[in-house]
Amino acid sequence: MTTVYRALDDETRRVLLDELAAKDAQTLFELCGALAVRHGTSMTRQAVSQHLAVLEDAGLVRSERRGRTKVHFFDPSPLAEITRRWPVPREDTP
Amino acid sequence: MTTVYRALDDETRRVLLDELAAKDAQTLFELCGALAVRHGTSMTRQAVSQHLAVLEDAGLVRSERRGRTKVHFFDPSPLAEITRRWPVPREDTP
DNA sequence: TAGACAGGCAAGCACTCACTTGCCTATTCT
DNA sequence: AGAATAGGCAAGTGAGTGCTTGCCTGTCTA
Repeated sequence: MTTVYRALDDETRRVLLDELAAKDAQTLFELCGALAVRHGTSMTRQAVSQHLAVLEDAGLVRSERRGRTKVHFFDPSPLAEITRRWPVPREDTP
Repeated sequence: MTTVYRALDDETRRVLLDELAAKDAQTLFELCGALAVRHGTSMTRQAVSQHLAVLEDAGLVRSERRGRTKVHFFDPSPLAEITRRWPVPREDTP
């Protein structure tokens, strides 16, 4: 079982979460394109697939097969463990 | 510069944060003892020192020399970046 | 049905990380 | 001053991680 902390310890995975948080239900190829176009990250399809597998194992991403594609969803609920373990002080919002 | 995410990706470092969150201003030897006694973690003093250095580099721990000792403080403010980047849904608190 | 399309499996490589070992510096106490 | 205490620096090692390459499975379309 992969922990949330380990899943977050990679910039590519964090960007993947950003992408899914901005637009849900994206496929592997769509996410590859988003990484290449919007973040200049040139990476193999398999690399992105492995990153998604880590995120899914940590519970941060859920997936669903649709025909020959596979759509991904961002699930932020595991992040609650972090704030529960170390309550973050409220930032001054001026 | 070490990121907060990498600093959190280690159980020993997370336990160190727990210890400092429970009791501030602890020295290296005190933290070594706490790890050994309360968590069964048998580890070299240098290992703990390196973990504290990572936490300090990430801004999660601040330190202060006092004579020949060095006391450590927990600073949770860098954790705010996580919740700012991915707002966590409020958990149901029954 | 043949081919294109979306994705998965597995081995291999380079690099990083956690931890240890050995030695050194600075401060306190007798 | 000399010994003990608290900590730091640096090199070395073993395991884990990110990424690639090559091949295979399942699904839609011409």
